[in-house]
Amino acid sequence: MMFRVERRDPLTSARAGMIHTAHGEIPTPVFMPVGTAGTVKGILHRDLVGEINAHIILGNTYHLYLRPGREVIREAGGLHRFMAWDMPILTDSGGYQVFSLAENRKLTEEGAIFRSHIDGSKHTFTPENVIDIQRIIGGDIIMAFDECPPYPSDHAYALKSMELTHRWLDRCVQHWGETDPLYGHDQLLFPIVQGSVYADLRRLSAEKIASKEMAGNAIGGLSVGEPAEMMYEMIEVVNEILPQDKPRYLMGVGTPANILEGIARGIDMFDCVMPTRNGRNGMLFTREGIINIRNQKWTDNFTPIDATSFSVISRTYTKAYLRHLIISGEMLGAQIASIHNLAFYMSLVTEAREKIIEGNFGKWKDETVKKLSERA
RNA sequence: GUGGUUGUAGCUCAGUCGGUUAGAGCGCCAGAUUGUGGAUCUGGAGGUCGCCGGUUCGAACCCGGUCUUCCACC
Repeated sequence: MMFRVERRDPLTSARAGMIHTAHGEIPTPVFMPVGTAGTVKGILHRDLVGEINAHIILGNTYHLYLRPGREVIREAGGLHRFMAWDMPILTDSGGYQVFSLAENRKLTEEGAIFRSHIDGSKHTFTPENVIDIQRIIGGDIIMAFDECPPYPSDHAYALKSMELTHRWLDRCVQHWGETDPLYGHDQLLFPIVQGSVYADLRRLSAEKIASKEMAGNAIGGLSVGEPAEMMYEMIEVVNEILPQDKPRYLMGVGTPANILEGIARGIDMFDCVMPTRNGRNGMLFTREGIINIRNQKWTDNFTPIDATSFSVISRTYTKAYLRHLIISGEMLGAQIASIHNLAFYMSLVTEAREKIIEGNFGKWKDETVKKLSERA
């Protein structure tokens, strides 16, 4: 069994569970640091483990396919060995990057034709070759190839896009079933619910995704600009249909408040660039709210970034020092901010898990969300 | 000392024939950011146009004086 639900919250749809992979166990709810190009930017593996308490990280098919490319990763023996990370890895399929990064992308029934953002070279992703690439990368969890429609999309386009994603899913599942892992460990395929912000489409898509009976399921196409309430509503609609006994992964989300609201609605897995990318640019997440460390008011604040953090980094360096580093464009500033934010995200989902197990999640969530959204 | 040159936002500089409320980039002060291009976007503050006087309906712009920057020559 790949996933076990250990405890359900009495008042919300939150649950605490455990995902089992070939590279280790993942307690849920979990936040997965994004390591796009085979690195969580600026962070040593020992800090991912020791300071941040990460259980799984992401890699990205689009980026790794373009650089260093399939040959190098295969020769290295897969991404785990290439990057010397022996804990779980999830790879995104590249569907989102084709939508968000690549130029001149063109969608056809066969797949997506796009130009590299690096050198303009032309490439094609299909459901089949995206599975092949993810076999080469060797992630423990791999994602189906989907189209992430922009927000807003009208109902007609959202329907058409969803149906294409569904046909691509059939091909992904078939190809995944017909191919073998390259490095001797299982690779679980997660399909992705689409349907934009339309409840009828989300229901159809959730049923389609559930029918594949994969080990876990993902919800995509959210947090692309729609109001948060709309996102929460879509999560509720979808999670009524997705099976209870399998992990649910909400892709690309989100703010700390988004994550707690997602957990309350039955989400188990999250990833987001926000703690790292926004951290590099001076946005810090704390229990007292959001800090823009670039703001003048932190110039002479010599208190720790987060005195209560389990991360030594967050307890050691002061806000004034971090502000100086970030404003000066020093590498260390990006590192410290990233470690702090990721440690904060992990502490948040870890505490959520504890509250669920205690049976106190609902009340704690409401109190915590309020504070998280404020500005410190 | 003589001749030339320069002076406009914190910095580097535009500024038409003399014509409405003098602009840009960077910096500064804020805001945004959601399956990562160490990114991008949005807004704001900031001016005695070196100074004094003159010409003109009107001067950053023309004239005189003065200070200043840099260059060349003595």
